[in-house]
Amino acid sequence: MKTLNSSNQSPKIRVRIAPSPTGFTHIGTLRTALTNFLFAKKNNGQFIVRLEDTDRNRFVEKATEDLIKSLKWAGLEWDEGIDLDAQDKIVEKGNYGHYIQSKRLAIFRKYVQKLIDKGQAYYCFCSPQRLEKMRKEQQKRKQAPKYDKHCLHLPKSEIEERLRKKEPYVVRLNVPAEGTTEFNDLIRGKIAIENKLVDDQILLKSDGYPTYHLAVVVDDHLMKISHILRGEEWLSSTPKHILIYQAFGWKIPKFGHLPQLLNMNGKKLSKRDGDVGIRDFIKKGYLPQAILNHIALLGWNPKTTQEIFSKQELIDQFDIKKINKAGAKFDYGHLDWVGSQYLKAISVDHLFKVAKKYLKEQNIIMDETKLKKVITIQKERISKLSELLEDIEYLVEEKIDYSKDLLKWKDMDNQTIIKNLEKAKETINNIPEKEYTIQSLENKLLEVAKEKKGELLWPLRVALTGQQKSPSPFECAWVLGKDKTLERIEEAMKMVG
RNA sequence: GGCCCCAUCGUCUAGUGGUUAGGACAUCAGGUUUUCAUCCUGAAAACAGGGGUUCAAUUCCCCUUGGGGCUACCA
Repeated sequence: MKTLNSSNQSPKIRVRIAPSPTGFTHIGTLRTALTNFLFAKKNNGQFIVRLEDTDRNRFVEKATEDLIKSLKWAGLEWDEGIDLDAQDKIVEKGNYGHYIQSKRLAIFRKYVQKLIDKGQAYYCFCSPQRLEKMRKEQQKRKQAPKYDKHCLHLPKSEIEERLRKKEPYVVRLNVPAEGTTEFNDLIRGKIAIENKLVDDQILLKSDGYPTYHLAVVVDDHLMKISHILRGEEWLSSTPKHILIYQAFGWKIPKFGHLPQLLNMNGKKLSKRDGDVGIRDFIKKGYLPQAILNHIALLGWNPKTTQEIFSKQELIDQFDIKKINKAGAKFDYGHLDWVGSQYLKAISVDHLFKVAKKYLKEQNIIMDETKLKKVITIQKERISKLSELLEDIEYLVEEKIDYSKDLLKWKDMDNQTIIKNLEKAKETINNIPEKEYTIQSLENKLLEVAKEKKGELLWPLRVALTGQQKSPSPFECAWVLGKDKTLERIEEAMKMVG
């Protein structure tokens, strides 16, 4: 049985990200993933996650797990590719596998052979020393360093002899000396590079692994990738890739090169700039949606004044034509603002669940009732979960320590301080346990304070917190609970008296 | 060095052949508040430079400058 495609159906949109497992997942990788995800969702296409693990020297064992967990944390679902099972073992899903390039070595060899047979690629036995010397001389002559096609002209018999003797070799693409390779970038428009400037790049390394250039083309073709949305750093190697497509006689996908993420100095965002790993952002306790929101706006803009977007809004409003060309600096201050907007908007119950998980991961143990109360007052004041318990130790710890001078509001005398603390104590004591809420504390205390709010509320707040700055005394009294609140007021009175 | 890409407030950006060049973050000032944060109001802040094209260029073209990327048996 055969299923026929209806003829007017446009080819399925398929995009992918193809990271290399060389370290912890970078925020730039997430941004590329987000763009591909949005493009796929918007166009009813498929999003694939493939692993480009062809560099054995830089391979990092844990990187793949980190990648998958990062994407999942961010809420970017994908249709095919690598995944993790319940035991965190790497598995694959989809009909175009393997999605791990090191498991596809035989495929790459087969296609390299095709190119050799067609005369589009050739064996090269040159030593690294010869190559280095050659490049140095070319640079001295101010030429673009590139392979001189020395081995292209080796007689067939010599090649066979050297292969038989198991001499190390690589396979290079035979790039035409004439002509220009052009393509129409989805974001940048027409890009053209003269072929004479393109190196006879290596397709197959001497260790039998393909280079990125070969693997990416073969896999994108075999996996029917329709659009390649990747970082700007690939722009100048795109002609190489197109030349490979042409050597095979394959259909060339559409390319779009995203602007880079930069640090505040305009350089490529790197570890030295602070937190650039997804795990760093997770550890700081940013909500995933806040991160997505922030990076979505780096190099893309809906052309409206909207600043906060749900994932669905991002999908609905995404338009590749609205992606900018210039690199975008990653501003942590803006991220924090976005983060605070999300925390304000989220419900206490929802945040409670998130925070519970977060604190557990940070090995922080806290009473759940208290945590819920802390969340209630802190969610309006913070931008990320790491700030949840910052500067409010006095609400959690048993004892507080402060100088009694702090209890004094403006030029109050000791007697008035004691009198007002007594008033506050009485008022709070008269609130029944079940009515002990922020609102009723505020109502009752303000009623008692009358005009001179500061004289009642400042000493009370200091009595409860021992701090110059803190949330309101109503909130603090509520979090502390009635008993603890009364106890701290009494202690303050003792200090003054 | 060669090649490629890019260029509006400090940052992310909107914008148009004729605009008081708009918004947001950050900054500063005022207000609200017991304090801090929030919130409200306001201020300061940009078309890199030089040539063209045009009645008119921030906008179109060229050059310069500046920035970034690539130039590996790394991706």
